[in-house]
Amino acid sequence: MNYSKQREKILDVLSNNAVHPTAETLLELLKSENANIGFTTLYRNLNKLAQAGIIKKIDGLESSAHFDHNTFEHYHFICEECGKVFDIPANVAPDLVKNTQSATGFDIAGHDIVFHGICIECKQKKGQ
Amino acid sequence: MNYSKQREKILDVLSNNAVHPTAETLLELLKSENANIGFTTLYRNLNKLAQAGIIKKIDGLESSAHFDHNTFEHYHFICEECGKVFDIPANVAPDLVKNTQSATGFDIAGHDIVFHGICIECKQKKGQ
DNA sequence: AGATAAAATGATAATAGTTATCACTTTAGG
DNA sequence: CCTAAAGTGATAACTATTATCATTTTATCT
Repeated sequence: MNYSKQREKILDVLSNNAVHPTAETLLELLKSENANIGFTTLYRNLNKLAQAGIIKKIDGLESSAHFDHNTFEHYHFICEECGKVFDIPANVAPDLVKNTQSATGFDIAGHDIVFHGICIECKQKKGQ
Repeated sequence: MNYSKQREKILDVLSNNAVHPTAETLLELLKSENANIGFTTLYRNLNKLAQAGIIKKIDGLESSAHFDHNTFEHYHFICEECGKVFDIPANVAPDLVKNTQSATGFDIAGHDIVFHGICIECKQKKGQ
C-alpha cells in the first residue's frame, strides 16, 4: 500500500474525531476540516484499511436482508464460500443479554449475532 | 391486518420451501410456483410480517456500514432513539466462538453482535 | 535528479436493494 | 351490497456503494 495524503487524513479523522461514523459522516467531517476528498476515494480507502485490519467495518456482511420464518431466538452463520445461511442455536451465548444489560444499563430490545467463515461442506470440498 | 392472497402465499413459501431466503430468492420461488407477485408487494408484506413478529428479518439493522478505528474485539449497540452506536465489551459473551465452533464444526473467521434498544441517556430523557 | 512502473485519485456512470407514489382492486363490516 | 379501509403493482425515486478510466502521485531504479 503506497502512502497517500488522503488516506492519512481519513485515518486521522477516524481515530481522533469520530465515533463509529458512516462513510457519509466521515465525508462531512473531512469537509469541515477543509479536506475535500472524493467519496470514491473515501470508500476505496475505508475498504482497503479494513482489509488490512487497520480499521474495522461494522455491518451485516451482506447487502440484502434475509427473512426467516423461525422467530425463535437463534443466530446465523454465513458461509463465505457458498453464501448459505445457517442457523446457530441460541445457547452458544448464555446470559448474553443479561450480561450486556448489567454492563451498560441500556434497555436491550433485541440483538443479532452473525458469524462468518467456512461451513463444513465447503471445508471438506476444499480439503480434497 | 386484512387478509390477502399474496401475503398468504408469501408466508406459505417462506415456511415450506425456503431457508433464509433474500427477497430476490423469494421472488424466484414465488414465480416458480406460478404466483407472480410484484416485488413492491413482497417487500411490503415481508416488512409487515416482520413487524408483526410473524417472521424475522435478519440484517445489520442499518443500511449503511459504520467504521471503527478500534479493531479490538468488541460489539455494538445501536440506540433506536438517537441512532448512536456504542461499544460493548467482548466479555459479555465469553466462549462464544468456542461454543459455536464445537456446536457446528464450522470454521469461524469472524462474528459481529449488534444489539438494539434504548441507551441510558434516551431512557432518562423519556422518563422525564 | 530523471525516468518509469505501480498505485492512488476523483469525476462520472452504473448497480443493487429497497422505499415512495398513486391509480386501481380487494376485503370486511354495517 | 355499499362503502371505507387495506392491499396491489407499475413506475419512479432514493441510498449506499462499486466500476470505469483518464489524470496525478508515489516509489524505485539507475
